[in-house]
Amino acid sequence: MATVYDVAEKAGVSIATVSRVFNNNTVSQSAREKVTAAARSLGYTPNLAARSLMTRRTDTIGVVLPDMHGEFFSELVRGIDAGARRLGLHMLVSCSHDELNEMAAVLSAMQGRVDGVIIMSPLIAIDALEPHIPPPLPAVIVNGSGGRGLYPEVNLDNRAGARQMMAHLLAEGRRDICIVSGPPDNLDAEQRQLGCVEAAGHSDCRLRTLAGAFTEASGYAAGVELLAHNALPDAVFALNDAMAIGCLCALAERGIAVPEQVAVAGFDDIPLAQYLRPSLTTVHVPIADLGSRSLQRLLAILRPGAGAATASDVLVPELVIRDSSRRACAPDLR
Amino acid sequence: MATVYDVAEKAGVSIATVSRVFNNNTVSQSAREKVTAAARSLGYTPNLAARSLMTRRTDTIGVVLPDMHGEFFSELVRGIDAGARRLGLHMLVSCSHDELNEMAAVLSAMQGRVDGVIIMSPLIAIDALEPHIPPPLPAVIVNGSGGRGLYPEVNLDNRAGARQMMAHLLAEGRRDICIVSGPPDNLDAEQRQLGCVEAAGHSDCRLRTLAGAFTEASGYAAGVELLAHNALPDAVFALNDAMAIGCLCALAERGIAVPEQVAVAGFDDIPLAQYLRPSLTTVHVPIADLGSRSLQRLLAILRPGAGAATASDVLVPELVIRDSSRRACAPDLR
DNA sequence: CTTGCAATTGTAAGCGCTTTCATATATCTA
DNA sequence: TAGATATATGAAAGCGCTTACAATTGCAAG
Repeated sequence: MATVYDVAEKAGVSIATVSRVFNNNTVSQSAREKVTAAARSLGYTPNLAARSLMTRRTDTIGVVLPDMHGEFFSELVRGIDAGARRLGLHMLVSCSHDELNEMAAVLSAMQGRVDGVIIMSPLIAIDALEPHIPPPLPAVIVNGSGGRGLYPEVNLDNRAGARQMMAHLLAEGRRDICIVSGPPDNLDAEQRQLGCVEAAGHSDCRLRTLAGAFTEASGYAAGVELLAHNALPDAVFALNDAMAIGCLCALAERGIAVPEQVAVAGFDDIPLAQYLRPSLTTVHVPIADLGSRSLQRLLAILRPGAGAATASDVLVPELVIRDSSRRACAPDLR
Repeated sequence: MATVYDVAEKAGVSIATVSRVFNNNTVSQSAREKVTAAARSLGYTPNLAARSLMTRRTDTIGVVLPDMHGEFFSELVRGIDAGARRLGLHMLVSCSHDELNEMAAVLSAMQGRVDGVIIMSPLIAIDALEPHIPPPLPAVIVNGSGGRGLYPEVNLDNRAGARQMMAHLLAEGRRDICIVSGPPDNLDAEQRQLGCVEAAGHSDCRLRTLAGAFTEASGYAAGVELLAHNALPDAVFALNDAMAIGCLCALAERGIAVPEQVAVAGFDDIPLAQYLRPSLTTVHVPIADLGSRSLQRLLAILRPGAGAATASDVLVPELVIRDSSRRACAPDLR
């Protein structure tokens, strides 16, 4: 590989000038041209390790995810990537399987490879995690909660979303509602459930809960369970779309009419939701926004002053009413 | 940040010894303990930029994706990540929007940040891409084709998958088959289509094609189009699952019975496919395997000798027959 | 009590780059 | 034209690390 020395020699200038050309510093037009030509002919690319060593910047941000399954994470990463590349930043992605040790390992390995990290960890309580974030590493936490305020957080208002959905179901006259919950200790799931309970508290409806795990299979199992006991509710609110889909499948197999006999609702609004039959009523979560917002927050730390201050760090999801919950089921002609 | 000098001083040894401790070189037990203790108390972590500068390794591999939508890419990344972390490698992810300039930019920016790259580019023909891969950068191409053999390729046998599906539809007695194609110039789409044509050539069936774009919306549009012309085929083979879902939706809205009137089949076997009503017949693509296989190939270049030679680089997909294509539609009890 | 060899450790030379500081040249003002 | 100012360049000092090479030590063999 060619170095600044090679380029400098070929261009007949000093290495300082070569460096300046590659850092957009003040250089005469003629020198710039000579250097550019020499660099091209030698196929020179600055060695980024050497550069980082001097500048103490890597122009890379780390993204720590709990997992890599499903559309949620690809959307999140997409949101981050979009912003990052506009700023010339790279993205180092790792997943931690939501395990504390592994997360600590990932974070310490990122130390020195990134300028900052975006951490998502729905399962691990943030206050347990915080001690494992290397102190000098700027971090932003997405969709976690319960931190001690050491790190900025970007959250989704899961509770408000759940409340909205409950209000909708109640408004449709549903009074016997079954929630299919998320995995234990999952913060999103907890918040959503809390929202449900809150909303139900103000009404005269009956609320039951069936255990789920945010997977299609667990939603299917919940649907089967529901049918086995011969006590069908008039609405099922699965706390994410994947489970709602599994549940719809179980109900359809047994010939239960949705929404006539039972309303079904999900949470997330994955792209598919509108293409199901019946189309799925759900809560729209702006996942990519969650990603780009957390990047903004991180940048506000990394480049103080440069960042447009974001108004809020709580994104409010939006109710999307479709056929699976409507009393009068109008055909969706799109 | 603490450096080797600080640790060396505190431990009462030379910096070389500190370095040796962190590189598992020959050091006496007592020295190792002193250094470890000093490092811990100072919170020392080796500066990776400085290390890279010496070793010319980054322990990071780059992943260049065309896009970040949908489950396909998250699965692929998951497959790569799983292998990478086992080997202590990191993953730098970027997406190129399948645009040649952007891909070239991404690749040159990765230069020096990674030890090698895995490139996926279904739209851009590899021979157009190859000149943009910086020569010293080891690369593996996933699911591309048409390269000049400069880089190892890991491919999916899309054609074989499509042929299998066609054979199945023909065996079920379908004779008027409509293909919903993928986006123009997409290599996967082209190969799948080719497989269809090949299979149809050996039979007496009628084959038509409707343009699609690998999205639910385009599948839906194709379904609408089909119904508008009042000439329903007896089978629709959408070249990916997303389109099959859109198409199922359009057919269901108009009250067309699947599979009784029309069989519907997809390609990819996304996790949801089995939870649709009717469950979707499709071609199973081992996406994560594609990722881990390409990582193996890359490692074979990076660490010659260390890699277990993989037998083949063509993965053959597998037909998954479900309700949406069965003549006699048995309930799927799972 | 030497000598030879292996096992440890230290010294010092960079890896390729950015950046401060000093120097040289061009430009402008009075 | 002298002096002041702005502009462009170069010399050289590291950034924190790894690693060849030299130096030291301990110990078994002669």
